[in-house]
Amino acid sequence: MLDKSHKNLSCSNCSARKDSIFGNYCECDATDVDDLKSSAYYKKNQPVFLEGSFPRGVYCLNQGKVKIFARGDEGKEQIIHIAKEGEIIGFRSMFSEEPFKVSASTLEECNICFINKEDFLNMIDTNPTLRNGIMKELSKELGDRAMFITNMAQKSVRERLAFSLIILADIYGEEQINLTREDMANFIGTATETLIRLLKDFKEEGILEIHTRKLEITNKEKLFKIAGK
Amino acid sequence: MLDKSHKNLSCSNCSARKDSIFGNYCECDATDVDDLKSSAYYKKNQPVFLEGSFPRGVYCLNQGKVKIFARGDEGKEQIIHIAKEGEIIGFRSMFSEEPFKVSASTLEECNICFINKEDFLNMIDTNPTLRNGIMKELSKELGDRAMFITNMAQKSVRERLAFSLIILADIYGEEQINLTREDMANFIGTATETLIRLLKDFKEEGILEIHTRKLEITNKEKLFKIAGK
DNA sequence: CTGAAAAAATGACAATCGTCAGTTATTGTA
DNA sequence: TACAATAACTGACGATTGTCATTTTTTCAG
Repeated sequence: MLDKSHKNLSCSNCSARKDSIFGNYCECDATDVDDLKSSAYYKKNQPVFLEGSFPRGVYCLNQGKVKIFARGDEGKEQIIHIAKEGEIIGFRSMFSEEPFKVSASTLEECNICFINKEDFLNMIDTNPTLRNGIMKELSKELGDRAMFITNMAQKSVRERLAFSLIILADIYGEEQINLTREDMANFIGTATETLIRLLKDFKEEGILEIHTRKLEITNKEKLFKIAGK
Repeated sequence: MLDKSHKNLSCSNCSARKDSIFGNYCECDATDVDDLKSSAYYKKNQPVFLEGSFPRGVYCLNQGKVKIFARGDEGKEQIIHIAKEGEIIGFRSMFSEEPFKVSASTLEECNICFINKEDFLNMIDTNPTLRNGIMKELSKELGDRAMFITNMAQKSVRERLAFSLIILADIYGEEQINLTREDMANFIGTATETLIRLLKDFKEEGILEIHTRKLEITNKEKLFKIAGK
């Protein structure tokens, strides 16, 4: 799937297209986008964009996962979102005309396409369906973040871990969850040591199996119960 | 300022208009909006819209403050945002075509105008400047919420209190902060008792004065220091 | 103005969770 | 394949913060 050559990615046969806002909302010809975009291969742990910089365009994930994170006062990462195949990232700051408030970095090898700011804004202006899709996306995410804030504020670390594992299982789909303990702790909002201890608890409770880095959920029911609701 | 008659609020002489998205982004005649909107007086602690219901339009605050909050699993409120004069609320779920994920309730007596869903969407479609303003607003708020999540996850309650007091002081402007201890605790994400204890600490440290319900910040510098950054 | 209801405040106590310091295991590369 | 670097894990300990129970103060309606 991964194309290190940077060359032959095409929207028309993009495997991520069906999950993408382009696939869902845009009647425009895939080849229209094809002509505008460039594509690139990213190594693991490579930055896509950085907090403080100004957006030059948007990124469309063809393959691989990307973490979106903010930094707290002492520089500690807080992962806000993990984007997967088909997602477009980096367009929020384009609309707000502010520098990025978050950074993005690959969690694994990725193929990522890039569409220029002007081209993308032009598409938005001339294509109401795409535009509505984007607005829908922005609004949906605002709702998600309200829930995220509420979980952070009201749930215990144990509950948040259960909740986050459900989300991660969904993101990773058929694959096993594959994150460093530090990244996972930064997603849940806790110390790495606390996360490790809780994972051990969950393992002993028969909720998951730990294959070093990779996690296999074996009892999702229990997770739902612990997460609450 | 408050108009209990529901009758004579007009966009052209709306005192909140300069702070509003209409004032900032929309070249359209104020009277255009005037014809579409209806206005109403709300008592203190009156719901504006409720989580789970579907939006019928948007609300524009002419006078007074409104809390936007989600509910955790045990029904505990988490205040996500406090909206003041000039703000438009309730339009996010209109775009996402989902039921509201948050509720809104007045914190004091309010005058609130209402614009119908169809009328508002029509304005958005036909007025690119307004539309861009809305998109800018949505994007900006997403950035703010990323920071909110980070603060919740990484700061201590004491730091969050300091941080929140700065935000609240900004929202209340010339007025003194005027919230129940419970609402304030639900904004900061802590127990009411913890908040009360910390407010006492802050008072003893000469940071603020407590006039029963109302809080007067006397040393903002110290707050910044405690809040971090 | 008064009494009931709501809100604010206080005290005691325990559990969760973060920090620090150190060990073991894994990974990637020369 | 070995070794250096990184990540995972363990233990000890204390501070922060939530909970529960109770008292005091404030608010508001009649």
